[in-house]
Amino acid sequence: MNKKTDKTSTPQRILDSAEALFAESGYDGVSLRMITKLAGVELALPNYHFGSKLGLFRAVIQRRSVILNNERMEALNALSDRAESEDLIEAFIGPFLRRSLFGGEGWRDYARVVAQIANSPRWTSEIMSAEFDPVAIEFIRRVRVRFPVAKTEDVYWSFHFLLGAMTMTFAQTGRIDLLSGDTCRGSDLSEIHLRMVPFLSAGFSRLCKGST
Amino acid sequence: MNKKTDKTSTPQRILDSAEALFAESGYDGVSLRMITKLAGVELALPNYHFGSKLGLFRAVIQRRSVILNNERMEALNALSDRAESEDLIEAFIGPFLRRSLFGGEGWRDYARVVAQIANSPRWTSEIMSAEFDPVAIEFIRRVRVRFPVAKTEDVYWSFHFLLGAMTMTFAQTGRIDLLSGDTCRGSDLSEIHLRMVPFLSAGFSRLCKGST
DNA sequence: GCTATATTTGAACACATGTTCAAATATAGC
DNA sequence: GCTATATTTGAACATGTGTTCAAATATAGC
Repeated sequence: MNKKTDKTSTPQRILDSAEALFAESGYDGVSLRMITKLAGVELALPNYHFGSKLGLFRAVIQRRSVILNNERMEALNALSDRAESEDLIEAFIGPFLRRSLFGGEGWRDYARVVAQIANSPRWTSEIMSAEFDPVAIEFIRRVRVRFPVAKTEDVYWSFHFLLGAMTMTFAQTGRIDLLSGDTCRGSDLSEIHLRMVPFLSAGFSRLCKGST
Repeated sequence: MNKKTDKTSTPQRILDSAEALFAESGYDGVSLRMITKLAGVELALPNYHFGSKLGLFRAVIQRRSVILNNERMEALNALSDRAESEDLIEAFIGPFLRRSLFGGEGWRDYARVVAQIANSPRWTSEIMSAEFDPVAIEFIRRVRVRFPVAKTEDVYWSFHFLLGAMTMTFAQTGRIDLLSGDTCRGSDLSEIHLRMVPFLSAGFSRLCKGST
C-alpha cells in the first residue's frame, strides 16, 4: 500500500530505525526484531543488506562519520598556523555540534550512539579509533603548533578532557536537566557550544602553556 | 572442596564477577550464566540473593557508591567557605580517583561500569541521579559560594564539562593509549589527577568569574 | 541432637536471540 | 516481453535468555 510511496529505501529505513534504537538502549539492548519492526520490514533484511547485526551497527556509525570527518578536517585545514586555541577547539567540535543541533533527529541519535560507544571498552579500537582518530591526530598536531613548549603528555591529556566534555554533551541523558531543575537543557546545544569552547580553551591554556 | 575455604561469601563473589563483566560489556552484554560461571556458583543464586538481574546490577552500583559518596561528602564538608576552585574540584573527584587507583581491580571495574551508565539514557534517572546527585548538589552549592556572581547556567554547564572529563577518565577504554602510542596511559590515574584539577579549575574560572 | 530457617542444587519453563534458506516477487537490461 | 539479477518473504533453526521451583543440603538457635 503506502510502502511503495515511501521514498526512503529499505537499507536507509533499517539504518534509521537501528540508529534510533541503538541511541536509546545500546548495541546489546536492541534486537534485530525491534529494528525491523520499527522500520516496517522483514526480519531477514538487515542480514541481507548488511551481512550481520554487527555489520549493521558499523554501517550506522560509518554513514555519518564519513560526512562528519570531512567537515571537521576541512574546518581544521581552513585554519592558519597561528590560530588560537579557541579556533582549534571550535573547528574540532563545531561541525559535530552543529549537525546534532540542526541535522534533525537522525544526527542527534547518532551523537548519542557515539557517546555510548566512546565509553565502552568493547568498541574503542574497532570503531572509535578507526573512525575518529585521524581527525584527532590532526587536531593534536595543530595544538602542538599553537603551544610549541607544551609537553606531549599535557597535550594528550587536555585532549582527553575535551573528549570527555564532548562525549557527555552528545550523550543527552537528561541528567543536567534533572539536576538543574530544567534551568539547563541538554538539548540546547547552542547554549553548550557557547560555553564549551571558552571552558576547554582555558583548560588547554593552563595545561599547555608550559608555565610549570 | 576449596569452596568452603573461600573466605568471600556467595553474594560477594557474585557481585565481584558481575562487576568485572559489566565493566567489560555493559548490562545487556552480560548474562547471568556468564556471571555465575565466573563466580563459580549456581545459576539460580543471583536471583535468590538479589531478586533479579536488575536487582543485582543495582546492588553492584550501590555497594561502592555508599562508601564513595560518604568520602566525597566528607571531603566537601572539610573545606572552608573560602576554598579555591582547585580545592572544590579536588574534593569532588579526588576520592573517586584515589579509590580507582589504589582500591584494586574491583574499584577500577566499578568506575568503568559507572562511566558506561553515565552516558546511557537508560540509567540516568534510575541510577546516576539517584546515587550521585546529592554530592553533585553540594558541590555546585559550594561552587556558587566561591563564584557568587556566576550565572546559574554557567555553573551547571561547567559542572557538566567536569562530569564529562571525569567519566571519560573512569571509562578506561584505552583510546588515549592507542592515540598517543602509549605516551599516555589511561590507567595512570595519578598522572591524570595531576592535570585534571588545574585543567577544570581554569575552565570554571573562565566561565564562572562573571566577566561575560 | 534436634528443629527451624537459610542456602544451594539441578532441572525445567516459556520466550527471545541472530542467522539461514528456498521460494516468491520485483526490478532492470536488452 | 523476456530474461537475469536483486530483493523480499515467511518460516524454521539452534542456541541463549531471565526466571521459577521443589528437593536437597547446610546453618544456626536452643
